[in-house]
Amino acid sequence: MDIPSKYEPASAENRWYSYWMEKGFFRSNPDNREPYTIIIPPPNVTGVLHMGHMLNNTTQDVLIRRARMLGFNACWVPGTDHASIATEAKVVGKLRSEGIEKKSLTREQFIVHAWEWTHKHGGIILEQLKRLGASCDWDRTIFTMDEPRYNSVIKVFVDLYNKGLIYRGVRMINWDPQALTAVSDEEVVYTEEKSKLYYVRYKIVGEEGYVTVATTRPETILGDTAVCANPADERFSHLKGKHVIVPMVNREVPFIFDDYVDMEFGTGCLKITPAHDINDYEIGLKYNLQTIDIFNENGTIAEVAGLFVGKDRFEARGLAEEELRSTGALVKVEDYINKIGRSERTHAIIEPKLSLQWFLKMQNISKPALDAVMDDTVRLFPDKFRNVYRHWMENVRDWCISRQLWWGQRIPAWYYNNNEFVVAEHEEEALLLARKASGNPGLTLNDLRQDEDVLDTWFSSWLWPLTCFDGINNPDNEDIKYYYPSNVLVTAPDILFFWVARMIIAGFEYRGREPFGDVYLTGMVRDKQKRKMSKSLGNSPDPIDLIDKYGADGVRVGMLLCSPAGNDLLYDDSLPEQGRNFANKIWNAFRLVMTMSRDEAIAQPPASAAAVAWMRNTIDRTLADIEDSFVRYRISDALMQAYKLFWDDFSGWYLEIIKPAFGQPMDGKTHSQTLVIFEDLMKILHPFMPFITEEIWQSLSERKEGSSIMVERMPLPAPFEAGMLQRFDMVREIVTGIRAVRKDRNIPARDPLILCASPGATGTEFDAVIVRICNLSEIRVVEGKVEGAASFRIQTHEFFVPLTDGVDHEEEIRKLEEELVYQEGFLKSVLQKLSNEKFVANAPEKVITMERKKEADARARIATIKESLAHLRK
RNA sequence: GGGCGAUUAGCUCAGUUGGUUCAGAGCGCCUGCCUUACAAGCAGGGGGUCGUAGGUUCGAUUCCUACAUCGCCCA
Repeated sequence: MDIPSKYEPASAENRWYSYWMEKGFFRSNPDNREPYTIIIPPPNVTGVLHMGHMLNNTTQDVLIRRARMLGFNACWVPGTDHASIATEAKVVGKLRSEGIEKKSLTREQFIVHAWEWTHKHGGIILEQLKRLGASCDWDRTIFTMDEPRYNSVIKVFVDLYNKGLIYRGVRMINWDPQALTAVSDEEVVYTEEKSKLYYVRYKIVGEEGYVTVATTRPETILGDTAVCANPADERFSHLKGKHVIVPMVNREVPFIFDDYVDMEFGTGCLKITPAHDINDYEIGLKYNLQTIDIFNENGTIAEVAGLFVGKDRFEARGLAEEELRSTGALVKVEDYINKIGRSERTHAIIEPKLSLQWFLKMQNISKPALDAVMDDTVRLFPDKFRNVYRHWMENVRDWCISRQLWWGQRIPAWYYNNNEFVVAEHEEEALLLARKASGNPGLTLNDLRQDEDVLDTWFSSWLWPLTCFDGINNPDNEDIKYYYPSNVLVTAPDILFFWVARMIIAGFEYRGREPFGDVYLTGMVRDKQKRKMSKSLGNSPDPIDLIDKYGADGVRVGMLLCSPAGNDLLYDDSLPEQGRNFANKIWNAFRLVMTMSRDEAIAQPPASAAAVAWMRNTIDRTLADIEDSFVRYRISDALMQAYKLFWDDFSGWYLEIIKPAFGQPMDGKTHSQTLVIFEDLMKILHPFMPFITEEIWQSLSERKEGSSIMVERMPLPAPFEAGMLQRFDMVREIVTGIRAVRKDRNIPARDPLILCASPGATGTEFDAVIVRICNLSEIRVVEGKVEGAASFRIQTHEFFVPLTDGVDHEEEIRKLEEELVYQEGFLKSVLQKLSNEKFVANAPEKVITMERKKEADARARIATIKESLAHLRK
């Protein structure tokens, strides 16, 4: 058989992925097996695959492939998210580049463009996931805006409205003047920016003198309806009941007092602009102040402001400064650093704005979701997020669910008469309701006007675990009954609240139970300097390039190896490189096993028999470790355990032991047993490295048409003989000792040596292994010292390797003295403990016994070393 | 400003009820090897007073307190 010495992933990956698809191995339908379900966190249709997706989806694929091999009916549902704001921004941008303004289009025309865009770009990520090996049930692919999902969202909106949980209200919202939409708190990014603090004086009515206020936004003075100080602030107590004149507009407003004002900040005197600051708004409500909204939706100054009408808000700031200076109202300007909120999407500075929006009451509906995490019905991994989750859920605020966009589920509210409205799933139904509500049976569809806004994207994705099985429209269908709740959600911690928590809420509201049992939170992929991977920084590699370079298996291993749950992963090319190297290691082990000639007539050598037994035990023990790691979602640990099992145990020790001498064939029994072991190792590695393991598994023996490792059974942990593993650990140390002797003296591996061992040190089934690995002619059990021999000690045993040229006595003595110093130091520390009465009195029996054994062993070792020294010095 | 979490080898991280020769892993680094599966490899090696200062204890990387530094969330 001719096998290249380097593994070439590309052809194998294409071949096997097509094969899996063709055979329908990814498909899942309800049957009598136990289900294991994962719902994909839907990537945005605007996106292309990035490193975060790679990590996230590799993790999901590992879990789903493992579950499939464990005999579960594994179902991984893929899909995409319509991402209102991002997609609408993309489509607007694309249209603009073609010379088309959104304003010139009707809603219907715009939606056609958005769908076109979605059809063109929306599937890109899912196609890319196939390169990664993702074993999603592609026949189940869904989209948050497809018909069943759209209808589900509308149905839920109507239902929640009828339950009294959705209301319409004036609220201070985050307004993006560029995108012309409200954005959620989560979509506003606050950073410290340089700005200025303006000190402006307001004339006091009815007396000489002024009060000075400090503000970062002098243009909002146009909307001032009060000036406020802290009631405890004596500097202003004389102003009780007075009024002041707002500069520029010369409006007379009251001087009021409220605890909210920080006496230390600025002048201790605050201007109140209820329309443009959340705190001012609250104060406005409290003192019944007038609210003057001086901005248009696009951030320009409105008519009502009276000055600078039509100017942009930042231009107006400059104009206001000028105006204030020229009228003498500006006292001074200081440099100042404050936190500015910007839209995550458009980067425009967010304007707090009073607006009529739709809200979902969160207080009661979220209660079961809080309890579910607190009582471990839903388990978070790592569990440090439980605290964060609780804090958020206990302070949950109403959810603003409307967005001033066109791309999304349109709010199913219809207005009639003077802004009275009804909420219904369909226009026809709305008409009936409106007729009834208005008492006017003459109303027609023409009298109804549907709300222009759409729903927040999260208002569709919070239903994802339900709608992916059409559980809202058809709550009793077979799929939802079988697959819900899913087993695990794999996502990033930054969307714990506005997605994960809300899904749990919806799950309880519409299914009476949690949408998933476990939530595995992956870290965030960053670059080596700990910067978030981002397009603008250009620090994110293209995952597809990486797959081309290192192979999908290599990239998967690279992503997983260094990503403990919840911790950020600092990406570096060395990670997939390590994965690729591992794939190559596997490949070459495969090459060795397959190119070996085999002779049925040869009896199995004792070393090989022992190695097979040891390897089987090692596999069984590692399987238990891996199982434990998976149970705790320590996936990088599980991979590392499998990695070491293959590389260190199997390749480093097992294969070296059973490998026949050059040119010699292998006995049939060992070869067969090795193939079985190899097959088990491939299965263990398959969830991590699906392609190479399939490629090799298919060649290890004749396979039936239509078979695949991905639907084979995973080896299960079995009882193992711990004693044998310990005996082999001793063997490893002996081998290392002999290798050191060879190395120190430059003795080539081809020259046979003799090993002399103290009684009890050898004499196990592994003697033959030592002979084989170290090229010994003999193992001799000796009492006492051996002349002209190098020596080393393991535990309480002493070993000698007689050397034809004798030994350098001085050098031996030096080494022994070094060991003696260490051992005596160790003994001293043990004795210190044992001579401490309190230790002996208080420490548990087990610990004391251990210490006594340490003492005895140390004494024995010291005696041995001293004897050797005496012997050498003779 | 409020809350949560962290600090262990050059880097990224384990360390499971405080006690085995317990200070570990991977990568990187250093040394020696083109040994007939694999140089994408093999054999070895160095490297940390476990953030600082106290406290509890016979015993602290582990528990407590304060401080320092960093990160995340919320306002």
